[in-house]
Amino acid sequence: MPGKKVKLAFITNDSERKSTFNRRKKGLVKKASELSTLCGIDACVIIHGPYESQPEVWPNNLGVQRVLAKFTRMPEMKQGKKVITQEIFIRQSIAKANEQLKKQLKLNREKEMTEIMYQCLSGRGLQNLSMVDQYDLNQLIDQNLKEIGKKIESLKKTPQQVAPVALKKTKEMPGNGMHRKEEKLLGVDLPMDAMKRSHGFNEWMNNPLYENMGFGGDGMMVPFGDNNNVMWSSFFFP
Amino acid sequence: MPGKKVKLAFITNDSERKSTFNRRKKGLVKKASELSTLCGIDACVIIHGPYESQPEVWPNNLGVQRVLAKFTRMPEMKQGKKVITQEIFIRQSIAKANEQLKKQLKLNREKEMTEIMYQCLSGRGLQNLSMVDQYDLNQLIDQNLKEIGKKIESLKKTPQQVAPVALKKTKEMPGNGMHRKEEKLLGVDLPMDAMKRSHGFNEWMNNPLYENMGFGGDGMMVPFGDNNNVMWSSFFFP
DNA sequence: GAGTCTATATTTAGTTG
DNA sequence: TCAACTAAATATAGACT
Repeated sequence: MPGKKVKLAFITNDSERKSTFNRRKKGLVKKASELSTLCGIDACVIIHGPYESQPEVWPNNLGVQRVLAKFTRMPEMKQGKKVITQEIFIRQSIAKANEQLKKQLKLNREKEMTEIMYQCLSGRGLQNLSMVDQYDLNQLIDQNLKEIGKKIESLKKTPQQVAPVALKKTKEMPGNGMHRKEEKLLGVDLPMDAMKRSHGFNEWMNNPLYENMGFGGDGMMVPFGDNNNVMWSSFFFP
Repeated sequence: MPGKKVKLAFITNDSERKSTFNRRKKGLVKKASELSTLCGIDACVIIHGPYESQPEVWPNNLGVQRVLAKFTRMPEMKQGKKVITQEIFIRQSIAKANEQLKKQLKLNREKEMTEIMYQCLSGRGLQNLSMVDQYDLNQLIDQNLKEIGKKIESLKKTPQQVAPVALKKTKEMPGNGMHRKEEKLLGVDLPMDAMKRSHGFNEWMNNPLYENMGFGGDGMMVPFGDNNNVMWSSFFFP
């Protein structure tokens, strides 16, 4: 799925659907074959597309028959146990997607507040911030200060070590939820340096040194200045 | 398959095999489900691992029964047609792998000759080259000269266009088999420039501008100075 | 159509907690 | 064993031949 992320829905365009079918059929069989080889397992795949009169089959008819024999030989009761497999599968997918959405929203909020923080550092006042934003900003700054404190402590404990080496090791900076790229950024102590210069925000963002921050716009990022996010706040910084 | 490329063979370590089985089982079912959704197709997967008394099944027993019904309903003859599916699959895999090997070997030979060409440009004589190498080198140089001629022609035809723009469009440089990256390199006409300087070979190779050439060593590259490649020659430059 | 190519998306091995 | 993460390997959509 390059270029565009494909929607998981029936492909209406006929030729596109056919080519997708052929490509993915091959992929599916390959996966099945790999699973079988890697784990020494009996498996079979049956695909009945509209392009052939007979279903396609892997690994071959005999193999299918063998697996099917096992399957059909089982008493009805046991077979029944897994009837809801598909529903369970879908429910799990939904749950996972929701989890990821939640994470992404939290990340977005963190990025947004970081952006605002940098704006403040470069001269913008706090007047236009809602109470909620001010609160979250406060949280974020506290978080960062904590990080810095920890780093100072760890540097004190190992003064003979060269700083950059220590900073590369994630394990020495446990972190309280802040994600790694920001930890690294802290390590290089750019923010402090830049703070002194105090120039325009756009110039900050265009600084290649900040690319790590992920400000490039990831699609889900809430646009700056949209202050309708009261509802998110307690959720993100509980 | 991160870190290490996994060999496509039975995993002997028990716990590793089990976890691979579980991971890949999930992946396989996901693929099957996607195929079914995207193409509106009846498909089912049956996997009978040693960890459960009953095979796992997708999408559910009913779906499997339905597909199976179609399958078993077919006359024996038709079923027989695809009996060799697995053999065909493997044969195709082998054929494809051989194709790729052939391509890669050709590419390697081209790279090797290019390397020798640059060595010659920077002062090394032709004395140590075998007849075969000399012949192939000749071929390569002819090829490059042809490319340059074509480029000159195309530039003559569109003198009002800014050169760099024209050079970016692959289509305007059809190329006779030389691969794209080398075409691009020609476009920048570095070789001519560098030829004048005529310094050591290693400095050439370390020049970041040459990174495109793929000299970083791709694993299959024949080491320079190995002249046992008589057998390849007629194969690569027929 | 059946391939090729490339940029991206997805899968997954290994590691850590 | 399971979940989370990361880096690497694969799969594959779309454009082209």
